Parts: sequence; C-alpha cells; structure tokens
Amino acid sequence: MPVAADEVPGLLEQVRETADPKFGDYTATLAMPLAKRLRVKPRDLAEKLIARLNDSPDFTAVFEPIEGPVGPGFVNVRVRDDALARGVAAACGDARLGVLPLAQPETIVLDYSSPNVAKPMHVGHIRSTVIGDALARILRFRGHRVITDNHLGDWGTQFGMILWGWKHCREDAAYAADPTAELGRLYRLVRKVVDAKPEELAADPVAKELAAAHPEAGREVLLETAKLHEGDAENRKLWEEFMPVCRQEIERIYQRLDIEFDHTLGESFFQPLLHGVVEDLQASGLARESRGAIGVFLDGQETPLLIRKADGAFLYATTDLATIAWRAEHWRPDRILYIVDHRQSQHFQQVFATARSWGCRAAKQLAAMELVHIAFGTVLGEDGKPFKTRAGDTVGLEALLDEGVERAAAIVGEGEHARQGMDEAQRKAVAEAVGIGAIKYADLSQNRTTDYVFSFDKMLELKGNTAAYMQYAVARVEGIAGRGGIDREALRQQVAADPTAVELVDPRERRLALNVLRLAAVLEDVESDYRPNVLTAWLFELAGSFSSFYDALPVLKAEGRQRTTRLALADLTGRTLRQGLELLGIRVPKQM
RNA sequence: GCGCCCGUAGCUCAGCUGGAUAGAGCAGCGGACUUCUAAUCCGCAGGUCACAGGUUCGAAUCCUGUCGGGCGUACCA
Repeated sequence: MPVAADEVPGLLEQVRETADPKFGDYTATLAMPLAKRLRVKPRDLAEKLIARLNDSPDFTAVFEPIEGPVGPGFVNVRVRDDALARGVAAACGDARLGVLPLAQPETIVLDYSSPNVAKPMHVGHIRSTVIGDALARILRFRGHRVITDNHLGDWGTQFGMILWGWKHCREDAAYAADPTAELGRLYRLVRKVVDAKPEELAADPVAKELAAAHPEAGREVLLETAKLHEGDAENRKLWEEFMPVCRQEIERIYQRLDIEFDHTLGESFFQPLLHGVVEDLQASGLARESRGAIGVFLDGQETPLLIRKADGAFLYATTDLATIAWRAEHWRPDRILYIVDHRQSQHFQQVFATARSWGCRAAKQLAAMELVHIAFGTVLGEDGKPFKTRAGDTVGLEALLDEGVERAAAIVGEGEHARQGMDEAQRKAVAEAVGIGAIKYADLSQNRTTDYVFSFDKMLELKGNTAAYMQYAVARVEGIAGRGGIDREALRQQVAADPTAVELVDPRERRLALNVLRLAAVLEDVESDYRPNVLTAWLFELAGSFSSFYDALPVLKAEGRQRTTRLALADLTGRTLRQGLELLGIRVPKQM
C-alpha cells in the first residue's frame, strides 16, 4: 500500500472511541480518505485491511476478529475481554497507573499567576493560577522537565501609588497592626484618586477630598515610580521594606490553594537587563525611535511594540523580552508557556516575533524555542459582565475562597449518616477540599478559550460535573476498602501476579475498565492543546461509569473471582480518580 | 477602520486536526434507599448547532459572505 511513513501518525489519528457501544470499542475511519486517494472503493480497501488485521497475531491477541466493514467503510474493533482484564491487572500493579513516562521529555517553562504585589489578588488571577498549576502538574507527571516561574509584578506603577500614598496619607498605627491591610488600603485609595471615574470618586469622600487637595497626584505617582526605578534611596528603601510584606500576603493564598513555584523571579529581577535589551534591539536594527519613544516595528503590524517610553521608562514588553532571553540562556527550555488572558494575545504575538528574530547572545536557543501563549477568557459575573461586587469593586480572591469553603461547610454539616461520625477537624478539612476544589474545578472544566460565568450555586451544586462528584466517588471506594477490611496493597500484588484473577463479565464492569485505562491517552490530549477540561471531562465520565457500577453491582458481597475483579476495579478507579484530581491541584479527602 | 475570539437545549456549557441518531449538568416530569456513603443511580421530555452559500461519500467542525456579541488596537500591565 503506497503510504509514506510520515503519513502514518495522521492515519492513526483516525482511530477513535466509538459513539455507540453497538459499533464496538474503537473505530477506524481511515479507509474512506485513503481509498479516495488510491482510487479504489472504500469498502474494498477496508476488507483488505480487515483481512490483514485478522491475520496478525499482535492484533488478535488484543482484539476480537473483525467481521467486516460497516457503512461506507468503518472498521470497528472490540477489545477482547481477557485482554482488557490483563490491562486492568497490569494497571493495578503499577504505581503510575499504566502511564509510561515519555520517551523524549522536554524542558518546559511555565509562566503563570504573576500577580502584582501590593495589589490584593482578585478573581482575575484565579484562572491563570489554577490553569497554570494544573498544566504544570500534568506535564511533570507525563515526564517532562518542568520549571514553574511566577513572574511577579513587583516593579510597576502600583508601587508609585503606594509610595505616594505612604508619603501623603498613611496611618502608622494601622501599618504597625497589619502592614498588608494598610498597604492594600493605600493602593486602593490612591488608585481612586489617580484614575477613578467621577461617579466612583463621588461615592468615596476620603478619596474625593484627597483628589481635590492634590490635583497633580497622577503625575506625582509617576514621578515616585520613576524615582524608584532610578535608584532613589528613600523609595528603594521603602520598596525593600514593603516587598516581604506583600510577598507574605500572596504566599498565604498560594498555600491555601496548594500552589508552589520553582522560581519567583519578578520584574525587578530583570530590571538591570532592560537597558541592554533596548540597546541591543536598536543596534540590530529591529527597534528604532519614533515620536520620542523606541519601538520594534514588525511587518504586518499596525502598531509597534514599544520598549521604551518617551520619558525614558521601560515597559512590560521590555521586561518580557529580557525575561525570555534570560530563560533561554539559563534554562535552555524547549518550550515556554505563558498562561495569560486572551486580551494580551497581540502583545505576545509581537513579543514572540521580536524574540525569534532577535540576534542576542541566546539567539540560537531563542530561534529553536517554542513560545506559546495559552490564552483564556474573562471571568464574568452571573449578569454576564466582568465579575464585580455589588459596589463595583473587583472581588478579592481570598474572600472568594472563604465563601466557597463556608458554603461547602454548610453542606458537609447536613445529611448523610456517614458524615455524622466525623469530628470537627475532619469536617473542616472536607469543607476546605470541597469548597476550594469546587472553585478550581469549575474553572478547569470550562474550555479555557471562552469567558466563564462564575457561580457558586452552580459549582457547589455537588451534583453533575463538579469536583465533589469525583471526590465522592473516591470516598465510596475508600468506604468499600474500609468496611471490607481490604488490604489494598496485597490486592494489587495479587492481581498483578495473576491477571486471570480479573474477569470482566457485566457490561458495567467492562465499561468501567475501558474508561479507567484511558488516563495516558487523555493526558496526551491535554498536552496537545493545553486544555485541562479534556481531563475533567474524562474524570466525569469515569466517575459516572463507576457510580453506575457501584449502584448496580455489589462488591464486598460478591464471591470468588467476581469479588476480586470488582475490588480491583474499585481500587484502580479510586486511585485513578485521585491521581486525576491531584493533577488538577484538587485535594481528595478519604471520607466525606 | 484593522486584528483576535465567540454565537450549540429554557439556563450554564462540552463536542471544533470532518465521521455513524449533536452530548452533559442544572431546571422540569417519572421511578429506585431492610442491601458496600441516595453528595447517588435508572428513565422521559427538550436543539433548523446565528444565517446564507461552498468543498466532501459525509460538515456543529473546513472555506467565503452576512448578522449579532466580546476583546484588543503607541508610550498601563
């Protein structure tokens, strides 16, 4: 058959799960396009293909013999029950649940979260943080060398605001009592003074008065920022004093979200390099002066990428370029992934294009590196507008987490008798896992490219496609093991050593087995489009097939091989669901 | 103006490198707890996939156009 070797992967892509079990487990659609090119009838081609497959011992070891093509030329296959059982047994005995580490791992840098210090974290940060963390965990689990870096905004105008506020309206007592809160207050106050709309200002007498007393506040704030950047001793000292306070505040939220970074190299870290970036780009002819500023003019771009303002200050494009070069030089990654909202897509397009053609020290590395902007949509309120409080402020991230946990706690408190035995500490841990899990899961289960409507009522429904549904399924597995006094480790060793101990009879056992063995394929799909929702969709399916299984088929009361089979399936499903949720950064309580 | 993204069930969304009757959840209706956690399960009902063309054996998916929405578009990040 004249098919070029490099076409094979594409053809194999045309094997997928069937839409309906009556067509078998998998279907291949490759006969139709291939037949067209070879100018033969699709069904004839499919017939030949089937004959060869049926003759191949490798094929028949795993699949039932194929009877013939269906419809225009579909080739439908069904996995042999004994082969499926062997797969379950093998996964049971494997710490990685049957997922082989990648043969060719890459070094991948992930850039996500990146809050501005000194500004309270708000809903706007949740998507980048949660999606980035999940992708980092998934890529790492697959076997890649992952480097996570939190590119903190620690050098921008917001510090000018805080410095100005510090000098004009600080309250020392408040700062002594709670520095974070006072700095937060100063930031919010000065931001209003500087760029609030008239109606917003009217609603805040303190800010209004301050604005009236300092009509030049906006300019003065920029001046404070500029002084900091120029190395002014007083501002620099204050910056050094404020930074740990701000970092601590952010760290507390990350701890609650179970998020850790390998590095936190903020904008300030790259600040000494910025001058060189501009000189370099000018020298290479990529950047030139225009209207007093310096920008990179790219073909097909209406506007330049500005790297230095007319007043001499650098911009975030400058920092981004410096950062890319630094990472290329020091980490030599194959890929850098930026998990940043979709509004910055043009910015990244320009930054990436500039970096690729930039002839700096790391030029070779830069040219070979894959730079990816992983964009996501805006978080909206239930009114379909950007998520704000009733007063019109952005919603603080911490308050959001509190509310999620609080609502979850109310639900944990009521209902099922099994929960009545839990002590206070357990309930609290469950509420935290369910509440935070719900918030993370709601975000991750949405296709990241679209805007998403934030609704506690929906995410804490605790039915349907929510974190709690999966957590509950795991708790049920734990319940079986606990109630039955099962030594799970021994069970795993037993079935791994003797796969014939597993025998799939009931269609629900079969469906569960087919589903639970898909983890590796699903993670591969997640990586190909950087979409965690592929993982959540599968977890939901898996938990669903487990719930049906659990509901209809007794496990502990079964006997002999049937009992072993069901125990093995339950154990494997529990572990797999737990692993999947952990890859999303979601905690899984043993009991709930 | 130009560029990017998006219009799928009453609501919130999957599905988008073309595949068989378009899927979930919620809401609605009807069933299932003396039996391993009912935060569950089983069933019913509900859609001209914005619209119009085109490519194809086959289109929610690819191409073109129209309408509607969001975002971005020179010195914020």
